Amino acid sequence: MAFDRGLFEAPATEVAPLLLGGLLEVDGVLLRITEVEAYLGIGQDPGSHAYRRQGPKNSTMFGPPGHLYTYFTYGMHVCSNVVCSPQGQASAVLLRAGEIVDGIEIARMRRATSRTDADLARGPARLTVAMGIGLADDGADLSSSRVRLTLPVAASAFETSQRTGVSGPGGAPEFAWRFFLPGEPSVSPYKAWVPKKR
DNA sequence: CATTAGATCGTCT
DNA sequence: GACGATCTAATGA
Repeated sequence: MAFDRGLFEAPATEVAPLLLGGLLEVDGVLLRITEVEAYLGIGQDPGSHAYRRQGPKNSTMFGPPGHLYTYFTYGMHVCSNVVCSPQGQASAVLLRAGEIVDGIEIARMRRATSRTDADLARGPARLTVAMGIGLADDGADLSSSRVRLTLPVAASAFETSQRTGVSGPGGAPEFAWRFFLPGEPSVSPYKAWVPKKR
């Protein structure tokens, strides 16, 4: 299916399930998306990077839809998102997991610590490494850059849950914006957020 | 299988 | 100064 920019003009909560089963291609490595999470914009979503205001860290989220938003976190990891909603609304879909369907030798090299192929892109930071995506790809147009996204022709059957790893109110049941394909080995087990120990 | 600690740094308070 | 849309290795059952 052709890249339809209009599809990304909707809020992330609507776009997220459409991405399931979609394909992400970077330099010959192909990923089938199996798990995503939606994040909304200012004042709407306590778990979102765009909850408070636009800043250096989240400015790409406020840009045009259909572009890649990559961010650096925990002092060592990079995660990948697809920007949604009209420009300025700042919603995005976090790519949490997927199955490598082509270029798997390359992905294995990049994720040498991975013991099984299902672990290659199981988790947002792992997925980003396996695909060779970095902070330099932040803002890339997903229809014309080295990172390409194509959506499935038909929607897939999916399940939902609360979001993983989101601290505070953003992890509450009313923000059940994790979407995944049931029965996929690459989907990470749901982990409820727990307060740090003292 | 489950739980825990440590790594590591930009951003915000 | 604390914390985070995380991951890995180590330890114990």
